[in-house]
Amino acid sequence: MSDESTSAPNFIRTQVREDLEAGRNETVVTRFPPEPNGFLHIGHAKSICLNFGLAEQFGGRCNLRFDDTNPVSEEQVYIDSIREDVTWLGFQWAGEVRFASNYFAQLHDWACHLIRQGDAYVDDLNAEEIREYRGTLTEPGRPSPWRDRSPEENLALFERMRNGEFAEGEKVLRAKIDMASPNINLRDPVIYRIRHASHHQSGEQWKIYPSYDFAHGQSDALEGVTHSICTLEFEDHRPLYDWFLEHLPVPGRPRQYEFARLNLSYTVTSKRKLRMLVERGIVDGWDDPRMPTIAGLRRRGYTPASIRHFCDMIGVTRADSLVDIQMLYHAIRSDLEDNAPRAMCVLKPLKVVLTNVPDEHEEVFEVAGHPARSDMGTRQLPLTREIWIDTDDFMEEPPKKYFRLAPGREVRLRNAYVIRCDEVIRDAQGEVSELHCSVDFETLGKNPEGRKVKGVIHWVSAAHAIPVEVRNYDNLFQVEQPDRDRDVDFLEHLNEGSLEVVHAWGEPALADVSPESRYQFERVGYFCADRHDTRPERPVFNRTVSLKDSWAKAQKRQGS
RNA sequence: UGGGGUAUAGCCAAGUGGUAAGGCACCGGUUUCUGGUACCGGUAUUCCCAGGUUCGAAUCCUGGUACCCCAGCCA
Repeated sequence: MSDESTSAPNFIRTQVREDLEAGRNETVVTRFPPEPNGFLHIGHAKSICLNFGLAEQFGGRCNLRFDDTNPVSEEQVYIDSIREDVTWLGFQWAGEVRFASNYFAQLHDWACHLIRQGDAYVDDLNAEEIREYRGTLTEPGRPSPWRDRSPEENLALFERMRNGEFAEGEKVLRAKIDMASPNINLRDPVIYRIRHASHHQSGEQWKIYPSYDFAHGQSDALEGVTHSICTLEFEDHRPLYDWFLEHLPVPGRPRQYEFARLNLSYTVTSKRKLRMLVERGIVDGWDDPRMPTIAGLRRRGYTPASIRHFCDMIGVTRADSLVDIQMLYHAIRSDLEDNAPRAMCVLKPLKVVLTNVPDEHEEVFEVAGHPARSDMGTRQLPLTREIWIDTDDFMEEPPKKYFRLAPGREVRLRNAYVIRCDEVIRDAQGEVSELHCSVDFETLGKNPEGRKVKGVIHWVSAAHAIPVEVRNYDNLFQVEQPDRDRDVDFLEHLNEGSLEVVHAWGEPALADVSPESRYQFERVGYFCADRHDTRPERPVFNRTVSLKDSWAKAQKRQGS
């Protein structure tokens, strides 16, 4: 990583450091273990940064392991997208990609081991019966009538399960722990179930699949993972995680640590809900720029560094929280402020005729690509008699402190001259259709004599402007916590105005942008050429985030 | 009502017995050919509440309160 890992301390980092210093571990090994049943989102980025970050900081390693124990919900496309997203974020996993399914044979052996020890049994109860026998949060469960089968019988039955002799749901293998445990996860958890399904990695090889609990810790142990980091909802599973490691001849002793998952205001971070948005066509796919997926953020224009910076800012704790989306905006603005070249683009065009510029006049300015970075070079900016300015930069009856254009007032055309508005032209409906202005040719690179012109506006030569499709994105939801209320569907909170497409006029330098290149459209915001839809001469720009606008804020404050 | 967790500013979050870091947001100001950026300054007598221990408590003790997670053959 190129960024200076200032990385604030957090309890997991502290734990790792202590373990290393105390000699409990020689090196740190972590893993990022997604299930390939959806695209990665910003919450996963937090986990990725944590796991890979730890390995990086302490000179250890981090595996990418797909937790693929449930073939019915997983697909190859998700594996591909996840690999791409992790790589794009700037991380490199140790060695080859791993799969829990790589360990199915070993896991099966260990299941047999448990049976032989008398620690697991085949249960004939169906799903509903198992639920009934499990008891409730306040009442203990009861043992299954099949709980005391002999190891021999269990082994034989389990073998037949494996051979596909039973229907799905007919039998399961359960760990024999404690049906009266106050921790429900310890009430004889199901560790193998029958699935007559084809698996994206192992094909038709297996008819039985291990549960998450039976696969995860052992996979960690097999990979030599030292610190197995997951989210808080798995905390109650830790005793089970430990139980398997203690009852099986595993080659390692990983420890599980839990942290709070990320909640971001104005978004949902649940794969289930994100999938719903995709499947119902509410968004354009998993990588729609409004999605909080890594792929969506990428398409929106976020940089890997900005996402890493964001993860750094929010910290890692065990407290539930709701992070203000402004933090994300800040992360990308601060990156692009330094690294995005500047351009001018008029989103809501208003024609201006410069009356003292001759028809055939064409003057080309060479202007900086970035105000503070000479390494970004320069661009050619032509000026002609007719130009486009933004509708918002003109007001017939300006409020006090408005220092853009108004009848009789002056303003500077960015990188060019100061102009004065002499006349307002109207169309048949009485709407302002164009402005007649005159140029003060004494103001190039210097302030006019005897008066100060405070306003600076962006503009584009009408004769040279290139058509640009601009997609202005806003939050997908209009409330801070769309899924806060259990009784109200989160889809009720959709923001109907989350996408506004506008046909803008861009300066000539924008004609041949490459997909995914990012610009600051001066005075407007940061934009990224859409990686799918941008064509030569026909750029399509996604608004990543607007520039801060203290004028708009002040106006709003006054208005309301 | 069982078990497991968490409470520090509007939002994140340091802090681990010695007198409340930092970031975001917000409010002022300076600079500015982006109402952007940068820079300067302001914003918790107080750490969920109530008692207690101590010269001294956000940190220790006791008792409360609020919120989150768990009853998939999902992960």
